[in-house]
Amino acid sequence: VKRTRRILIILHPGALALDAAGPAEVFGSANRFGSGDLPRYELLFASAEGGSIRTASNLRVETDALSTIDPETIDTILVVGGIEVGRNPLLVDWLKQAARLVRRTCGICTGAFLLAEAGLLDGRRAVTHWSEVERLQAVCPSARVELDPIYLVDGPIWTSAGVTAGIDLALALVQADHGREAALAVARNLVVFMQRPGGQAQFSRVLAAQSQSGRLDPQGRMTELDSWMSDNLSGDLSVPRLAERAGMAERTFVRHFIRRYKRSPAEHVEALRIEAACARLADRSASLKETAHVSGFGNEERMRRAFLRRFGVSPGTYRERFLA
DNA sequence: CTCGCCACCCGCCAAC
DNA sequence: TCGTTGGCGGGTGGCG
Repeated sequence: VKRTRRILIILHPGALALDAAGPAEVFGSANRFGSGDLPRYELLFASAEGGSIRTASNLRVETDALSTIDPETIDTILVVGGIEVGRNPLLVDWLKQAARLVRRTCGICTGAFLLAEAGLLDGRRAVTHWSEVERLQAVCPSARVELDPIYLVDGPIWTSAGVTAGIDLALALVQADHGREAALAVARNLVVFMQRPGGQAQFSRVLAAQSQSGRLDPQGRMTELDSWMSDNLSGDLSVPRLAERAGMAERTFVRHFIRRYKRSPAEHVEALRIEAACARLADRSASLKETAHVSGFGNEERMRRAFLRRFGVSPGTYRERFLA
């Protein structure tokens, strides 16, 4: 058993510093909270050519050249993302070889594109930043690029959705290594929730509303739907009602909806309601019945079934375990 | 837990 | 001809 697990964080010019810093803090924190008999994490930072890497925010990070890294000594590779992930053959070639030798290879946010270029996502399920999902799917047709999860594990390949989702992914890595208790301790220390309640919608909703101009959906009648649904969670969000509001026939509405949200209206509405319920459950004084009502489930039983479907645990159990 | 009912949603197809 | 619309029917799954 190795005394330390070496985590290699790979950066590139224009990378997002938070993609690297978030997970790095998680592992650092895990070292402080982990029990003595478990291997500690050792963090390495590398880039294709080494030296000082200027991130998108101009924060500079000192890195080693990949050529000086022996993959055999690495436990987990994290490839960070950036606003635009340019071509980087040196990095991709190294990654292609190294991924076979390490235990886990992870893509944070748009770092997934570099994994895709190295062929690591072929035939696998993956996530990336919500705005890049379609492009990743186009770049790597054999992958199953998903929209909903914050992070996703498929064999040795881990991917995370948003930028801050890299923290969630790192927490999941810590949980896999050190167990749930350790991961929870780290999460509490970092003041983030162990498991984020909803899908990606919670991060992207505001930005999505801004970026969705009338181009994507005809007449832009879908544009206001987002905030309207959030504001009317306890109201009637049935397909007929939504279609009426959007001014389309049901059949047409459902088609547009799915093209935009990558999931059906009922699925999306339920995700929004679960998200709202989770936020409310974090408040210990909120009763289950009241939570079910305000988040739009109508009654406790319906909310319970929705939680069981999604998380495999009841709302009460979910609150105890994840929102303590 | 079961079961009948119905909302949902997706393939199909005709009509712009 | 191609893309979009929207009505219809039926299988599926959630709800009471």
